[in-house]
Amino acid sequence: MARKTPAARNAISKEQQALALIGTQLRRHSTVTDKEANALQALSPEIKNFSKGEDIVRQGDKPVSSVFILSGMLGRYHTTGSGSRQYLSLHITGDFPDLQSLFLVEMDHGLAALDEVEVACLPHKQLRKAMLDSPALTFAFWRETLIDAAIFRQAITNNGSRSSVERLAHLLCEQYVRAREAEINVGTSTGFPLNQTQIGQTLGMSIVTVNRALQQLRRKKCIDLREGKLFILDWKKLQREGNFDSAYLHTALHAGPFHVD
Amino acid sequence: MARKTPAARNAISKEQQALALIGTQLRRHSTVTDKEANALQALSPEIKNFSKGEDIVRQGDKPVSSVFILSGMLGRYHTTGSGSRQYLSLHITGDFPDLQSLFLVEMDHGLAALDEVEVACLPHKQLRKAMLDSPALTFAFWRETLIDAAIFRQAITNNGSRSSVERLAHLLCEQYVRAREAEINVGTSTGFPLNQTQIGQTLGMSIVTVNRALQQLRRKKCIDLREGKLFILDWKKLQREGNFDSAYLHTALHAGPFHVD
DNA sequence: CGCAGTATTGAAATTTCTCAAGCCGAGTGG
DNA sequence: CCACTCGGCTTGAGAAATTTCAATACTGCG
Repeated sequence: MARKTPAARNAISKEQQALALIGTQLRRHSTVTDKEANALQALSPEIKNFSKGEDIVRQGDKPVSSVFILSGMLGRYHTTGSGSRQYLSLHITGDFPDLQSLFLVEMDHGLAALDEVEVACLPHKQLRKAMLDSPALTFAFWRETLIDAAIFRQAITNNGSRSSVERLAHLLCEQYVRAREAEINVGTSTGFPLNQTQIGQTLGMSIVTVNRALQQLRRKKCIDLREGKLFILDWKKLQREGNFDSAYLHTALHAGPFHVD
Repeated sequence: MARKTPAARNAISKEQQALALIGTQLRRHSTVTDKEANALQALSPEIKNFSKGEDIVRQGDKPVSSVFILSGMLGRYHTTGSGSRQYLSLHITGDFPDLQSLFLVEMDHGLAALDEVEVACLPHKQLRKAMLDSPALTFAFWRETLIDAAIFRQAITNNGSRSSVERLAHLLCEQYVRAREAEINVGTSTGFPLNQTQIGQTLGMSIVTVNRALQQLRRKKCIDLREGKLFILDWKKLQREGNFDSAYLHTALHAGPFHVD
């Protein structure tokens, strides 16, 4: 081969890229000074790849590291008594989908790749060390988990008190806003690799109902969904259909970045 | 009256009691050394009472303090586009139902008293100061919000993929286990002040469905619910009915207390 | 006593689920 | 090149769960 040890060279550069991306992500809402940046630089993440459908962590596991998503989509899920799956949240580039395992030793849910995924694994030990060095970093990570919780809350309301079309529209709104925030959207489209069965497992609806709800949104020219991509055709109408108000995402658009005193 | 200035005397003692209770609560799962205890002692909580139905905080508010529950029950809720209410979580003695407002400036949900309630208000400024003094305290508070999130996740699954009877049984299981953990149960019963309408707003079910689900659980001699109290008649059967596994509550029963390195 | 809030019951209307079948495009092997 | 399979999408129709509407009790309280 012409190139020598491309794997090793890429690995190093990818780790640095990962740390930089973490900084960028935290900076969206929190103060990241030189001190915090240095604390981050002390981390030695391990880059891992997972293919569609693979589990990153399983319910009952006791992980010793948390992942940060570099690309692709991950989903947290419960497995119910009857063996069916309920997705709890969908995660994209820039998310920390299992940061809670830092303090909740045993996983109460699983984490699966919904697409080809690249993550940076951050050892808990290093994360704790970094956070002890920098309270601002602690607060920034904490805040990540709090936004997570706000998204969970919205999912409760979505599954609990909205009709099938509203639910679907709301989910798609959320995905698009989050993709924009993470700057992985392509114009008015973004990647959305779930099939209709998985959408149903996210929204607590049967595949048939998902299909019919999708058709309504398509017929109304709100969205299109094909080839693993979500296309927003009429954002305002879609928001109305889903009763969507992005305040709960606590993005910079709604409140200026948070600063520690 | 025989007693002089009982309000003033009680206020002081209640504040101390509140701080002691916070310590007890955190000790259930985290290390609270003298250092943390001292950091807590530096707080000057304000005791407040709310009566049934009152709002403690409203969606859109920007609170400058967080509450700690001394007695009674609080509920977090969303108000949907159509004006109806969706309860997100129920909180009891020893909970911090709006700790997230420390870092998420604007409330994305409301907090209402579901009963006569006594809370200790903890100013954010003081909390931040205490946490800067003690990383272990920070981690303990963080962990509180993470368990919150685990409960939210379970509610997603509950609202998304369980039948009406399962949902109700699961909710009651959760309430009872949490009451036991907080040591506010009375034998196999605990306070549960929600009426059937409110249970419906928690589980995303109509009041009629709640009523019928309740009757099933009563007929099966799993529980009784009257006078604002929940009576557990057959715990194992109730757990089975609700597919309930308490692992997600991350109580000491499931994993030893968490200790910072 | 009468009121207000809550619980209960019946029955029709509606939504959603389940079951079943057919379609379509991509990939495979003969 | 074509038949075949597989996964995913779509459609129809009956079954089931849940909601809605409406009426009736019950209970504590002024």
